[in-house]
Amino acid sequence: MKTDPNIEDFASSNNPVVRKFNEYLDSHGLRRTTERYAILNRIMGINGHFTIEELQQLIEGDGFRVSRSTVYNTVELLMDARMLRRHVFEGMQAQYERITLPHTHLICTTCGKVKEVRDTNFAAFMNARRFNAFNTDHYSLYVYGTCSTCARKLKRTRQAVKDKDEKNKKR
Amino acid sequence: MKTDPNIEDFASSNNPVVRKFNEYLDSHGLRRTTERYAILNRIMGINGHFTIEELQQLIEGDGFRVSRSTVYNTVELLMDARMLRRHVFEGMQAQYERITLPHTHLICTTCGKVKEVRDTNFAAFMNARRFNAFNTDHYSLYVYGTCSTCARKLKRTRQAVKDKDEKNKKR
DNA sequence: TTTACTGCAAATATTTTGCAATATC
DNA sequence: GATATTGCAAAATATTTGCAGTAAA
Repeated sequence: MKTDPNIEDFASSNNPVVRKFNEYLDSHGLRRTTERYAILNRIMGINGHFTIEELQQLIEGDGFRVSRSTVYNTVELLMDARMLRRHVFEGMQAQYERITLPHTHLICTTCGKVKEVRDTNFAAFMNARRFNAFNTDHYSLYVYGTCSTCARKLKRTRQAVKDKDEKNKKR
Repeated sequence: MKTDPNIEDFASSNNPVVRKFNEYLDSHGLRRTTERYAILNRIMGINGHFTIEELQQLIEGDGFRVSRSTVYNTVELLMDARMLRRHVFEGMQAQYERITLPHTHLICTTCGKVKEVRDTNFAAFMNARRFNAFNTDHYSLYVYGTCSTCARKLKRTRQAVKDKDEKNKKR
């Protein structure tokens, strides 16, 4: 085993996420490797979305070296264990996030930032919703638009163009 | 120009989709090439989702040869013109579809088939919905689950396993 | 005639895979 | 000790790009 006291502590902790992962590994005859816990441990510290690249860099920033293949492999397991979800928003590379309570994703098409918002009305609507000849497992709502920061910047740019036009007209 | 009477007819037709595309091309100083109309023409004949690969094969099935780069390029233009949308459903490759009325996507996680359903209640909900510090442009709702065909198959498989277990027990 | 577009081949980006070394059970 | 897992490098996949020839305006 690659030794790392922090990760060993995490792996043997009573953290419900660790327990869930253990159950998944055990029930599938998979092994409890240090790499898997190091990755899970890092993911637990991330709020929001991350790419594979970012995840690996964070892990290595912790001073733990894992190969790209292992990151992919573990992320795959976590998805299978229903602990992680993969999202591909329009025009962006795949991003992952821990599965928590259902929420809506607001994606700014200008800066690419993704914000999660809870929407109890929508959740209630979906809970009640039944589709013909289809058994729902889970769902994702992606809302694309412009965040307030980008809206402000765009407004400023437009104003600047307008000002310039005005100036040119006067000449 | 690569000549093709069918495509020339289509390009000079009064089809609203053609007109919309023409407007987009003209307003962006882009050229009206036969390839672009051949691709648009083929897309018009597709109901539902398609991949780049499938699209190119359909076009070539029509006896019109286009390069992969041109397919990508034109699809990009059509997305920019808000005539086409790109979707990446969990675990599948990118698929495209014409922009029509808003609808929900039901994705079978077993066979991968995607079905569109109109949902006026949901559409009304989204029309009324405003998000804090966010200006909505458009949205996508992806619902994952099992279609009835796959549900039936799975049920049969489970029954077969059960029968086999029963049989083994009797020995 | 000017320059945008196409097609090709090469480059990139992302993810997957084969395999030898290694760690888990 | 048996075998699942890791890490590496190579392969596969999907998409983008540079460039020379071609076509649209």
